[in-house]
Amino acid sequence: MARGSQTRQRIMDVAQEAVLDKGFDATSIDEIVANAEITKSGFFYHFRDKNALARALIERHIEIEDALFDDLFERARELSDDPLQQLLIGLKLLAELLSDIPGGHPGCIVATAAYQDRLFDNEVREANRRAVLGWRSRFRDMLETVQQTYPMNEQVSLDHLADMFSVVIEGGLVMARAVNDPRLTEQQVLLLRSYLNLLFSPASRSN
Amino acid sequence: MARGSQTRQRIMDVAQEAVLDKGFDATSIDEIVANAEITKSGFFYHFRDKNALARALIERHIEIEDALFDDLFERARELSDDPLQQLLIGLKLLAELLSDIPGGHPGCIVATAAYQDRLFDNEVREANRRAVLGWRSRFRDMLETVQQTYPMNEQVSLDHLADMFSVVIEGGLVMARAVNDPRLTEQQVLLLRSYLNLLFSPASRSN
DNA sequence: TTCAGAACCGCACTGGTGGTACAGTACCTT
DNA sequence: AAGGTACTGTACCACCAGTGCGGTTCTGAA
Repeated sequence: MARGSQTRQRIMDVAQEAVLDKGFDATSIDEIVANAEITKSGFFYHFRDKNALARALIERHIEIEDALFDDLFERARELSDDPLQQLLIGLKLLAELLSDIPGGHPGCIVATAAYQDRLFDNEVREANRRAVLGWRSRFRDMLETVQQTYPMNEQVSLDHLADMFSVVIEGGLVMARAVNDPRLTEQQVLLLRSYLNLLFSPASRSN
Repeated sequence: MARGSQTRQRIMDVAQEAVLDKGFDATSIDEIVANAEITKSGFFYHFRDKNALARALIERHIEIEDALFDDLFERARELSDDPLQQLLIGLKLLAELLSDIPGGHPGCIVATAAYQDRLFDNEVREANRRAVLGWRSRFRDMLETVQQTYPMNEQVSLDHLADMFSVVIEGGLVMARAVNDPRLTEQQVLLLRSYLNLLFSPASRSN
């Protein structure tokens, strides 16, 4: 890796840690600069302003999260051939992953961005929007496959249902913070799993 | 109303509008002061610092929201004697209410507070926590009543299920912001309704 | 070996913002 | 008339995002 992008990477690492810990606006550039062992001029050489940093962080975060989901449902596919079981196993794996994070939930940058709308520029909000829509189509695809084998017990929109994955994860992270209970998100993901099970399972059965 | 608390109220009104529109930290005291037609000294007479304002806003918001929930489920009780139907009707009314808000979602102060942890002091976070726990016990009570008549089709924790109300609402508001679709929250509340229906209904039926 | 350009450093400065300090004043009640 | 409540006015401080710009170091291609 070139010298330049190494520094850029280091700035982002330092920034991400601080942002997840205490929020974007509570993280000063001076602080990032100090921890990344660089000067303010150096920072502004790599990022036009704080918005550019936010955008870079969000985009990187999305890539990592996408790769994580890919991995997770790939493993689920290895464990079962049934599309519904794949989905249920994937959610179980996700719940485990959320509980395994040491020191609790790191929080989600997407939510941070969404709730500080005016603090960010259009590009940041667009990156955020793209990420969320990406998740929607990802989960929608999986749900469609499930539906082909298992008719729904109650008619609901697949798009809305796909959004529910994000809603439960994001909402779970927010609430986990609010009550200071890192396990809350995991529990909520399992409830979503329970819903999907009831929605698609032919007979009412517990597992 | 005394002259003092009138001014205090006006400050909070002006602040709330700005905060819901663009976030807490993006709202400057100078701006509030200008719109409330008061001086900076006047502001700091009523609020020790910006944290005190945040706390007051959250506490007032919680009261309003609690009253709103009381009202909503009171109406639901008038419409049906069956505890499950009361819950389902209440959620339907909530969804309608969320879609009726002109100009889309106002956003939720609780989430804002949760995601800017370090920006606020302990008192603010405590107020936030109390609010969320209040909702938990509110919905938990309702779910317990339902469970006495309708055994669950799948065993899940009532506490977690109670939290899911808040999770779906908060998560819905976050996602609605992220994709700029005000109807998203409403749709998600209806999905929660669908889940509860499947979870408690004796036979699988649509309604 | 040279040399252009990328990747920084150093430093001074601006404007906005949260917050303090404190003296003075209008108003209202007793 | 007195005293508290509810402010106003002014001056000030520290911190932070961001700008400007000249200077320096490193690196790879010619």
